[in-house]
Amino acid sequence: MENKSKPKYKLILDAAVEVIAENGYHHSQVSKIAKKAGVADGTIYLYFKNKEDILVSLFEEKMGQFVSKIKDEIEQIDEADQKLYKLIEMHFQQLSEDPDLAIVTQLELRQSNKRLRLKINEVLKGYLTLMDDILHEGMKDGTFQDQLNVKLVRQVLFGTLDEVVTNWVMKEQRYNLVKQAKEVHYLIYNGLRKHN
Amino acid sequence: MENKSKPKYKLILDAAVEVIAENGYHHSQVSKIAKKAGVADGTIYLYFKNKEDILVSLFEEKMGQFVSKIKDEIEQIDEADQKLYKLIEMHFQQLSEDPDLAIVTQLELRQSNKRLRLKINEVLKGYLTLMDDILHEGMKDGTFQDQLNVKLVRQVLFGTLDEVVTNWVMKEQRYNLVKQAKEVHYLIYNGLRKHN
Amino acid sequence: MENKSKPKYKLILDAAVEVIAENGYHHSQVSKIAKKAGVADGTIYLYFKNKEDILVSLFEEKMGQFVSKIKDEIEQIDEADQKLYKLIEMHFQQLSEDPDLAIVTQLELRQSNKRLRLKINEVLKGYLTLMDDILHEGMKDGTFQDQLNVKLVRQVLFGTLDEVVTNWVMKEQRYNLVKQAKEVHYLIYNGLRKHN
Amino acid sequence: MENKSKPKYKLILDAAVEVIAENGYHHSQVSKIAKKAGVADGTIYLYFKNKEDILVSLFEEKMGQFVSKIKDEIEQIDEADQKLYKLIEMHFQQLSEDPDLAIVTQLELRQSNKRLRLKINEVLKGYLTLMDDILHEGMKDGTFQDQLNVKLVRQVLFGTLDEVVTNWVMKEQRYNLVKQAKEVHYLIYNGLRKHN
DNA sequence: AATGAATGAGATTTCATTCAT
DNA sequence: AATGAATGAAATCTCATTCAT
Repeated sequence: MENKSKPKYKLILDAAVEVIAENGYHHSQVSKIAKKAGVADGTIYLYFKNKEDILVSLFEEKMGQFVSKIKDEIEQIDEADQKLYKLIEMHFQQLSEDPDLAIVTQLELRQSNKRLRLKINEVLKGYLTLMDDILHEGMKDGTFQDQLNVKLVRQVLFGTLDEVVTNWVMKEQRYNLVKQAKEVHYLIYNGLRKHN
Repeated sequence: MENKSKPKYKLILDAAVEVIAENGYHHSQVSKIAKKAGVADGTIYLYFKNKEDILVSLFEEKMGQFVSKIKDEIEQIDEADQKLYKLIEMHFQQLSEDPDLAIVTQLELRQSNKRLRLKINEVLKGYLTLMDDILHEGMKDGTFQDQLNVKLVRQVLFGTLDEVVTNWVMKEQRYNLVKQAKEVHYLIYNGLRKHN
Repeated sequence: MENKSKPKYKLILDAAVEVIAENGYHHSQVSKIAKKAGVADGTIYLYFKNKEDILVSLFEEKMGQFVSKIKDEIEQIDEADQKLYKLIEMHFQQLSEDPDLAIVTQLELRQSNKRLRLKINEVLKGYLTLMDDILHEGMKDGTFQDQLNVKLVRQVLFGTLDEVVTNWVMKEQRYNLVKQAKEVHYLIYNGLRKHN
Repeated sequence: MENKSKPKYKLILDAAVEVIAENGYHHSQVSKIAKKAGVADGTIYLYFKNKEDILVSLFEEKMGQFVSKIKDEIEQIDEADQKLYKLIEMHFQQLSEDPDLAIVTQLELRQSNKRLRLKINEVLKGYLTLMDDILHEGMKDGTFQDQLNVKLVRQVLFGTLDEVVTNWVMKEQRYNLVKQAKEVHYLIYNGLRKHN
């Protein structure tokens, strides 16, 4: 379970994801996380202010990577439409590849209190901005209609992705999520593109 | 606070919505709900099996009315596209009209544990079926493309509505939600209709 | 241990005195007090806001009785000097009669934090006022010198009583405390009376 | 903060007085003392057996100086009565001059547990013996009554001094403590001297 | 049907002390 | 001699639920 080479900070965060995915948010005691990470309970508090801080850090860390990976891929693409597709695909792909993280983000972290959820929203802003950028770009270059309500479209996009992933998690990840990217993209894109 | 004419069952459910909207899910103790309803703590357990049962019943009751009102309106409409519009509009309208309920369904009840959320999903099935019906009808009569993945489209639709309402609640209901129905319908409908 | 006739409030306070005297302030967990009182841990919190509140209430209750008993006796005495003697004697007597309470007030409660000690001082004010009254009376009627610094004399008197009782408690109450009343009174009285 | 010329032992004790006076007994963690002394936490344990040992040593060191200074002055005085006065005055004076130490001895160290307080009493014995000596001397040479209960008188004296200083500390040292020496001496002396 | 006093399980966090370097 | 990262034991309080009246 323990990994001598990793710094304790990482060890604890990884353990937290595992423990929360396995036991659910409300049955994930600090002592369980510590045990899984192979450290003493008190050690947790050398790296995190309190239990909530573990969760916020977890989300910041994982979501930061999540978004920056998508960003990296998208930068190499020219067309807004293709960027949109890539975003959808990678959103599904990354969560597919880390089922524990999917459970934590889609189900367990939502059970947290309002303050924690506000912090989580803060972290999500970077992702939403990325969506906005793609939309603006597509509006500018004529790929999308030029009078889109960006804020609203972003809600459509994010709401769709979130619901699709949540359904997949609730169905215990029994089907291939990534394969749905094409269809989802088609539906969204048709909503945005110009029509004759 | 108390209402002599109402049966205690209703009194307790209404009190629950108020208390949860006001104090948040995690600070809504059974004793608080009892007090607001004007009954003793123990009385709650004559009408509900346990605390979770209050929440499920609350959701069943309110969501049942929510869906049946939409159903009633939609039955009087012929075109699938117009039905879709009506559904979106009424979804927004009903939650606009009951801000406490909006807070409870969009924010507070999500903090509940997995088992409760599964039961809530059970209640939602009636609503999702209604969406399915509209989609099938539109596919049949040629309003929508005839090879839609209904399950997926329903996720797009529900995910979108849910996210748009949640955003409105999180922004403290400061703008007119119903006015967004038209734009949301336009985006979704464009995604579904036939294109030449 | 339990006493069905007594109200729970009293039961808990009495248990607290016993438990603290026996185990010391820092080893007197709420659960120990509850057990000794014959109630559940949670019941404590129906009668007291928190653990500190038990201690403050304990002191208020016991000290209130302590002072009012002394007051009652003193009211029936005419001479300031005899009042002083009675106060000293009863101070010693009452603590002699309740050795557990003596341990708690002289040793254990002093280990509490500053805030609790301030509240304790608040309760003590009634006692100090009683001392002041005796002094003023004696100054007026010529029993004592008429230019005493009352505030200071009160400190001499209280400091003396407190130290004498503490010594007795620390010596494990092995000698007769009440018998020292006469000598203590003699020393103090000589300090206060007029000299030719 | 650190003082290169002082041995670490002294550095740590001085830091302890400062930290306790500033933060109170219960918020004076070993790590805080170490930081203020400019040493590592572990270093503390090269000089002291444990936390309690810091406090006992602190008291021994400071109280040792306290008593020996009083002894030195008193030795140069002939009359028991004047010795008594000097003791009172210097008791007040020394604590006046070191407000941090006054806070620590009068308020903070009292919050310690019974065992530590027994050790503190051990240290105090030297002071009490000094008082006894003065009393015996005065009884012998006719300054004081010759049938005093020395043990008891010593409690009156110490209890008085202690209470007067504590009051001054609790009143945040806002008045001149040393000026009260004369009055206190007068009250005590009158209690002890022969009367015709 | 209604009451409400009583129950008791369960978890976060602190901090004195150690010991490998 | 000195460091400081790591340890792990230990206790308050909440609140859903019961049951005697």
